[in-house]
Amino acid sequence: MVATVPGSRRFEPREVRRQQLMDATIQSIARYGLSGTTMTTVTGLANLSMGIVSFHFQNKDNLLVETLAHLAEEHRRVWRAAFARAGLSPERKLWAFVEAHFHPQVCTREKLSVWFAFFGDARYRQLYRDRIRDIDKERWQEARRLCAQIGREGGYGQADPDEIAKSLEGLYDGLWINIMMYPESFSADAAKVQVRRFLAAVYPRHFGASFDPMADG
Amino acid sequence: MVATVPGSRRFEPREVRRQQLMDATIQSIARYGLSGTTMTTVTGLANLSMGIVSFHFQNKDNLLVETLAHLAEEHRRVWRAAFARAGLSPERKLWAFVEAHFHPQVCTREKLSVWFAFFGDARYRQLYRDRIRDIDKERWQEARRLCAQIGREGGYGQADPDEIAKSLEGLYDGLWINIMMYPESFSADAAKVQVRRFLAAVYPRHFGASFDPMADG
Amino acid sequence: MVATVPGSRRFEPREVRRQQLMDATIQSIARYGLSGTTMTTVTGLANLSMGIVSFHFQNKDNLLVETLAHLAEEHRRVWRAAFARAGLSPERKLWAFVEAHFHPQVCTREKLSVWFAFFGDARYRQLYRDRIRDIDKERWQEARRLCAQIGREGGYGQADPDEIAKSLEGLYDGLWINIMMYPESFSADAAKVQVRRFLAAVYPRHFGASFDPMADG
Amino acid sequence: MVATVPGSRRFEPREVRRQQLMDATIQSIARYGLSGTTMTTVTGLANLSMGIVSFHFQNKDNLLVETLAHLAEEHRRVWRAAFARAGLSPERKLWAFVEAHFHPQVCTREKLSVWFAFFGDARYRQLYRDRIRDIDKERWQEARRLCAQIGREGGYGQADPDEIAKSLEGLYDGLWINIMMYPESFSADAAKVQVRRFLAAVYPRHFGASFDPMADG
DNA sequence: AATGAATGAGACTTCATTCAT
DNA sequence: CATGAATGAAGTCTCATTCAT
Repeated sequence: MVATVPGSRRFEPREVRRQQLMDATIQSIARYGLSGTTMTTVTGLANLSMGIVSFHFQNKDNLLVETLAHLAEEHRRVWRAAFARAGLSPERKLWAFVEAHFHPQVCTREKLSVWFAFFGDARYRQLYRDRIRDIDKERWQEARRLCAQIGREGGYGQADPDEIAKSLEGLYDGLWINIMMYPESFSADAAKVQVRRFLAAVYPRHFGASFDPMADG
Repeated sequence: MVATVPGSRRFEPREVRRQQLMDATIQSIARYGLSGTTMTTVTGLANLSMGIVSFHFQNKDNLLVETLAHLAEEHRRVWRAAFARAGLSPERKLWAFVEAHFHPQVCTREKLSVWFAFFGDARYRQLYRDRIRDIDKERWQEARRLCAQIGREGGYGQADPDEIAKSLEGLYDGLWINIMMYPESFSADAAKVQVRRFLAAVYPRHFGASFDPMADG
Repeated sequence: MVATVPGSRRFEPREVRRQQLMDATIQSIARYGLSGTTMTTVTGLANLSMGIVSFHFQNKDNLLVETLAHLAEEHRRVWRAAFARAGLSPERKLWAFVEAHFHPQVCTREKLSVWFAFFGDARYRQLYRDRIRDIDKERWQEARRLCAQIGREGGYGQADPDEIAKSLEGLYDGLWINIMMYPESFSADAAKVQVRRFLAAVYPRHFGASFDPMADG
Repeated sequence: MVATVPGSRRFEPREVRRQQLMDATIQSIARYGLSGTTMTTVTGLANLSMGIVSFHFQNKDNLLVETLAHLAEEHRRVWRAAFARAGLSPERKLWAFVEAHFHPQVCTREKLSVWFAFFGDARYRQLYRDRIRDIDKERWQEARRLCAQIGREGGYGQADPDEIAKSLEGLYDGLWINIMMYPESFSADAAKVQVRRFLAAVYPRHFGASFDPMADG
């Protein structure tokens, strides 16, 4: 009956199906919210049957958490890819985090909706923490290390690297919220400019006028 | 059955009952999330019967929206109270916004949970916008006006007041998220320090070392 | 607050209040159906408070049954009043039943709605039977007696008086349904004509051309 | 829990399940009335789970309306089947309506209860009209046409065919009510005799002594 | 590997009844 | 007499999960 619908071939490899379902989950959360996301909305958007979720994800909560984990891993892949370039200076690495946060693959309204759906609901917040802890921790420690290094190198004595790193995390989230809620007024590129301004304020000799955010390495 | 429980007297003025129910709603959202908040959790926390919600709020969605609106109004009351002091300079007024955001009456984990519950769910986000639009707009326009005034007075030519105001809104939200999610690492007072640092960076002559955030007017 | 609303004086004699409530019940059933009739619709239409029903009718079912019984008694009053005129012929008495069924005080859409509300619901049907049995029985026996008398007098040998009486009851109900459901196509006066035609067919010498339905005695 | 009860096999074709639920609905309305008919009584009588109604009928109101529509279609099937016999005279066709109304498949107490449940409740009356209008109209126009034809052929000048058709509809309903409410006193066969008597009165040359109601065509 | 009919717990909501005032 | 806030049982409906096919 639906055999000819594109992407709905009767049998697909495990990973293809999982990805289809996670994509549909992201769409559903973005459109209907977590509270309006049901097995029916997800499988409907994926053009698949209800039962298949149990098969690939056991249950709904797991589908949701795995979808978020997928986004977290995607985010990590993006900044790790930038880090991989040999001989990167600490400020370039720090900037790689900023780029990752507002990278077009990561920073779409739909995907931001998923992040904030989890942040916003106490029950899912716990699931998020349990599943994403390591990825978050890794990024956080790396960021703190970079701030400490820049602080030492640049002689920014008064700036506590921990505080700077915290401010940055707060700034990312706040800008994400603005982009998600008012996409007509806030863009990812403008967000990067704002982070740049913040960094220029605290680390003027690294992120001042001489810093070229578009430089490739 | 629970007729003898203190605080459950048969008749209470309309506003008292509404407040009881909204308080219980805040608690419930903070503990169980929006998805885990049911009529049962709310009325259970309020020690009242299920039916009373329909009586005072018509239905669940309305209870939730009115609870959020109540918080928004509380927030507005706080900064308006600060504004009311005669002869306030623009930087003091701008700082009043910061104080309002991190005021102990406003910035509790429980109340932040409610804000982000609405931000995080696409369905409720719409309800939020419809109900809170005016309050949000008022604050936003005021903030923009103050930034423009400070910018003019201080001769900060390059700083677009709109951009600054946007950054501030993003910063508030980001810091709120940190406080809500990691209360052991982030405090309201530390958040104010971070906003202060940001303001000092963009408006050094107004929020630099000579600005005393503790000053009363 | 509502003290000046007409008919809502704080204290009214028992019977006035009962009547107000029964009138409101009739209106409510006619507008919203038995399934849509609640204590709130009734007391709302009566401009009275919820609690007053318990006071005057104990509970909802009783209010409904008493309202119907009131209509049944009204109906009986109408035909008994006609019967009271001395020296009435049997065909005039039989016609008095017809007149009572389609009398403007009895045969309104609203009141018919109440009758059929009870007929139409198995649960209320039982309540109806228990409460109205005697009134129904009295009318039925009287009608049968009159048919038998007319049959004897007129020498309508082949017409079983019981069958005729049954047909009449069926005809009344059927015409009532038509009037209730399609008031634009069916009128009480037309209904009387139809009953007349039926009677003329079975008792031509009593209800034929010489019978004047408008005659007063 | 009831998995082994006969007739409750896990999967049944769509139409079988729908029919089971409609049959149970008829039973429930007949026993408990519309006001006493709940999802629980219906699914209990059908030995099925509550949720299945939403699945096959979306919601309760739709289940009720579809059940009534089913009866209306059944009724139509019966008289249409009679009409299908070639070369039927108009009086035979008119009689086919009578037969259909009191056909054992159509005229059972349970099914009559459903009809009057809808007639009796203002809210459901509207649903009835919206859904059954076409079927009702078709029968009504056919009946009027037949009366006109018989009237012309038989030279019954004074008998308005519209009025006769209306009387018939009223008579059907009235007799149905009697059968439904007092089944011990009123039978379908006796009802047909009464309609016959009425038709003989208005169309003596067609439905007089020479008309054989049992004749097959 | 995939389907989707069926289940049933639990959510929201309605509403008859009670009772302090 | 009368009010109407409050209760809580019972109703409808939703939806995650199961399982025969």
